[in-house]
Amino acid sequence: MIFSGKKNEDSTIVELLASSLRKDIAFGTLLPDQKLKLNELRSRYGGSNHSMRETLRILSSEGLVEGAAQRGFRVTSATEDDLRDIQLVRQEIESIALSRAIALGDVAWEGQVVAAHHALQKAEAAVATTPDDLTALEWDDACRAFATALIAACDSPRLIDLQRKFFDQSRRFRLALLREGKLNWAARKARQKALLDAVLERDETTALALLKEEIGADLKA
Amino acid sequence: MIFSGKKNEDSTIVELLASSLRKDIAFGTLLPDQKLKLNELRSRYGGSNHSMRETLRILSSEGLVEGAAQRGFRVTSATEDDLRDIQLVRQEIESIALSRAIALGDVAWEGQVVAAHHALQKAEAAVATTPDDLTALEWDDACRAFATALIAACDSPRLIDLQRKFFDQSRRFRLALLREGKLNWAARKARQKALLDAVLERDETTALALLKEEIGADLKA
DNA sequence: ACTTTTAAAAATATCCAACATTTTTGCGTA
DNA sequence: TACGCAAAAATGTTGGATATTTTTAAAAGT
Repeated sequence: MIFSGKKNEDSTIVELLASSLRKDIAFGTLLPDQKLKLNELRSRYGGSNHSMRETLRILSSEGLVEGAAQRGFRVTSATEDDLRDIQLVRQEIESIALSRAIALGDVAWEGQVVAAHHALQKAEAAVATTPDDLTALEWDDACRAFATALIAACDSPRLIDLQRKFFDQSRRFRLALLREGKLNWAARKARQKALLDAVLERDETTALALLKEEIGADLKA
Repeated sequence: MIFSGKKNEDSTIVELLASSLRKDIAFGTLLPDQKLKLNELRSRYGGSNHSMRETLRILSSEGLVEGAAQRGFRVTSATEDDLRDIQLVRQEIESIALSRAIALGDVAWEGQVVAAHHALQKAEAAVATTPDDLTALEWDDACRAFATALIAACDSPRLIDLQRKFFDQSRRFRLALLREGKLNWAARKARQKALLDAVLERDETTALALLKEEIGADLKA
């Protein structure tokens, strides 16, 4: 495979801008509640007035920024309440989706899950030793890929979409924990393995409990 | 109250355009899967190409239209699968939110619910006899207001936001049922009353069952 | 006839520059 | 200190222009 890894499909300027802004919000370069003035953003990221506005509309739909009429945009706040809310929604959404996936998934799905788990283990090991930004991003992507694989068989495009959106909203918090060294790698490894096993055994009760714990631990330290 | 009723806060052109398009999608003037060409839209609704693009981005974030890079936008499809998916997500989201509201809500919340139920009864009676477009919209708004009131005390801004989005996505289907005269007004009235009573008595089990039924009936006929 | 190629047309995506309107800011005054 | 007002800044909107991409229709070859 020549073009392995993540597909960098930023075919339009707006998508490119959105990726850049997403990354900077995730890493805290753009701080919570920070006002996002169009001209500042343009001189920093490029793009025309309208491209930037469109970009902000997209990020707004993802919950990363918030806009008010005539008052521009700002980075979505990241208080403890926000964290709790995001965590709650993630737990509920992913629980529903995982239940359905466990009920509906076939062998191909199991394969996906195993593969994603394997990749995640590698990524966790990598970031535990060398926690630079690039590795962190790859690690976060692996987390998402695992979570996505778990629910891939839920047979609901909208649940999958919601999972993606709220995972992205939780990214800031997760990367902050990583930066502060508050992640327990051993516990994570054990939990992820247990979750994988429960899923493969179609043990819904155990799987859901572990999933909720995983999401909680992801965000609360 | 001087400014009673619905607040027509379309302070910007884009919001105005979005409202118009939303309405036409809801009533089927813009059909599912229909290609939305910018110039056609502009000559029909006005606005510059940028305003219209932004409008479409907004509707896209609401799930009413879908956009693909370099390929423009189209009205989100409305197949039976879409209906099932929307229905599923609504049932899950609103169930979670209602559980929480029943656990957390205070007397003020109960008041809201009672008021919304009362308004809904009126609106149902009105639309049952004179089903013109305006009455239909007011009826649909009353439905939404009731559903919103039910979960208002759930203490999760994101759940509330999701409820609104998916309710709006289901609007097309609900208005279609109304147009086709497939709504059972007597059954609806009884169910809504039962739901109200269960909520006021904090009977979670009954309330959740009725809520799911209400959502299902809303969409399936 | 039927696919494939190629050319033309249409539509999307982008930018620039200007202007109207609204919000914010800073300052002077009561 | 609080208030109001004018200046400055920022947002929202428009029109026109252009590059790129997709869609279409026609032409060509098998």
